[in-house]
Amino acid sequence: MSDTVSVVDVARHAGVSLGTVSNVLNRPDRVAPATRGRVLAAIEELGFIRNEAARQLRAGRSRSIGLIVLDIRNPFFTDVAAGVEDSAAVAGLSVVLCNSRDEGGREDHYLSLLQQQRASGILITPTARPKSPLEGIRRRGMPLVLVDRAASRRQCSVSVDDVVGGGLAVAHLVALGHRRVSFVGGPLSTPQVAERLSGARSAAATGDIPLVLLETADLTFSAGRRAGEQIAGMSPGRRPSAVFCANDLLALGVLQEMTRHRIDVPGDVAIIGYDDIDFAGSAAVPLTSVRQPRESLGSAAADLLIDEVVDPDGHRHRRVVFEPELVVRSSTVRESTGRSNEL
Amino acid sequence: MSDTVSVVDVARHAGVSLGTVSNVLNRPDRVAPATRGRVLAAIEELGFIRNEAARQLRAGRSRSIGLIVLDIRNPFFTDVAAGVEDSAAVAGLSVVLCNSRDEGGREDHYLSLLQQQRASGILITPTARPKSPLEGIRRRGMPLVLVDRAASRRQCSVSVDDVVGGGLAVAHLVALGHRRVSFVGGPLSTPQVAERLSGARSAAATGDIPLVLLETADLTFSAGRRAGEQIAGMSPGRRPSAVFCANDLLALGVLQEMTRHRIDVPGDVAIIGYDDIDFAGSAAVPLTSVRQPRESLGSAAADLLIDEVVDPDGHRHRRVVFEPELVVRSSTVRESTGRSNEL
DNA sequence: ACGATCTTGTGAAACCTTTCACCCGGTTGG
DNA sequence: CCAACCGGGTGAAAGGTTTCACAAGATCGT
Repeated sequence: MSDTVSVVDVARHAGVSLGTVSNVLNRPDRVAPATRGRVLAAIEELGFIRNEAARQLRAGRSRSIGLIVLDIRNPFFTDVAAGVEDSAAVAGLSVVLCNSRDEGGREDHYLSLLQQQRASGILITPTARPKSPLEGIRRRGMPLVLVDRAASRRQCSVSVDDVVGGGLAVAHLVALGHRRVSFVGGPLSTPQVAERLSGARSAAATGDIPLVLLETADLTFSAGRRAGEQIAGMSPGRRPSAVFCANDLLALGVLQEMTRHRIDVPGDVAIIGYDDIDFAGSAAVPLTSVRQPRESLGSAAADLLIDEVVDPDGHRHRRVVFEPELVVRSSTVRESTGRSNEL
Repeated sequence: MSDTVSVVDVARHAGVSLGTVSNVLNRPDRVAPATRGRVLAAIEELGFIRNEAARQLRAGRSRSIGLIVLDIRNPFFTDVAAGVEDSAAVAGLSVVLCNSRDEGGREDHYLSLLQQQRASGILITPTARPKSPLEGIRRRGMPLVLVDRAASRRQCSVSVDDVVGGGLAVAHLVALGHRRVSFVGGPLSTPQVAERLSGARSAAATGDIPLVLLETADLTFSAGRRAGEQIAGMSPGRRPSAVFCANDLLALGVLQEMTRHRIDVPGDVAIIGYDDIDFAGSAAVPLTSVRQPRESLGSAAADLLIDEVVDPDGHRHRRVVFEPELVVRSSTVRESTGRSNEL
């Protein structure tokens, strides 16, 4: 195996100095066409492959950015990741996708890994915890952008206004005449959940109806099913007539339990989700949901990060806040059957 | 900014040689406890962070493996990825997740990227194309394992027997008395699809019924909805009484169109999917599906790869083939309502 | 015709870690 | 008492790329 062929080998083979090879690679215009051709030919013949590690070592930083998400199995985050990747690709950066599973320990691990790799920057939806290591990382000069979470002060962030989103959902239910509405979601320590709840509470107050809280352990299917089971177990008189879930995974879980118990959706119980993942519109009872611009979220975050990476001094921190949008489907209003909102 | 603190700085600060610092990091037992303490303290005080690039350069390879999947938004692949990550973590390797989107160009790009990064190895579900670059990469000595695709000869692979899976699905439908069965999936150039179809055909032949092929452009929701629309448009007499879809995404798409057109599932049309992603069991009409051991697929593949990485010479190539399993739910058999298969 | 300017190309230095041969003082076995 | 050994530590070399000051010719302006 001619395992390790380096620029030196290429240079020798092409009869030039190694500096010239590097120039061919990095500033082709500064090399005479004839020479360039010979070098390129040598590269081809020898099967030379640039050593990224050496480049990084020299450059002092890698050409990749980290993206740490809370749950890679939630389609919301894969969509965000897709947006991030699009923007990163334009800037010639690759994305290292990390799944913290909402565990501080794993988050720390990946954070440390990314620092060791001298990532150009980090995008993160952080887990909720008292003292975050993020502040320290920023102070060391690592560009950092918060995703799906508004930053407090001198920090970039891209988020969607969850208070407004929660308000939209419950206002919709109020407008439909619901008087017994439940909020399903948790844990409340998660800012996104807390804010959606807060928006929901305001809307409920405005509509002069109570809002019953049904807290869950996390934002997964299973949690939704457990909540759904609880709801199904209530007597029809006490049962909420509408449920607002903190995300679509929960909502789909609740929906399934309703169906299983032959509780009509939206007749007996209306359901609203949050995120508007693809599966929401495609559920057999298409789910009304609060849409977040998932991909834009990702690409906007990446753009902000890249801006700081490219020009750390000229960079001004910004907080981008998107507006959520209510997408009404059959799980709250009978007869979105005629046609669907999208293909 | 004390931006770049290296082992040399640590050594000076602790009053030892740089070799000793390295020993503390890599073979702590060879350093006297007192010295070790001082070095550790220096590391702490200076905020030293190992430079992964330099380590890689020295080692000649990186401590990460690449995983190239066809569609990161298909939960099947995120589950596989989760399995890969578990196994990789045990071996102290990190995973670089790449999404080829089933495009040769993107696949090439990531392949080249991983080679530049001197990845320890590559896991890939390749796109179907005449001359794959994979052979060349293997020849250069890069450990490579095929995922969800059986290898031809001297190559490791982990797959699930798709012919058997296709057979299971259609045999189930035949046993239920269906005589008009359609296969929805495509493109047929994709081996997984072709094999599932082949298994389905055998089972249909055994049951002495025809199998109508409805080819799709890809394996997404949208494709499923388009297929569903076609099916819904047929006169009840000509309409298939059962549909076997090449994956769950398609099946969910078909299911949605059936619901939209008020075609009863499974009464008028039974539907069977493939993969058994979480969303299958949790659809409002829970989907009968052919389960693939998604995470095991990933971790088995990673284990095989790691085996080759750790001991390239002692390594024997293996082809692991899992057996798929039929999971019956309400989309083919009324009354899986009483209780669900899993929480 | 001669200095100035351009165009090409050169090769050493720097980036940071790990490894390895080697050193030193002390202990042990014969 | 000497050789062998041992624990603990040293520092140079290697690994591949990029950059940068510099050199050698060629070209140009006057």
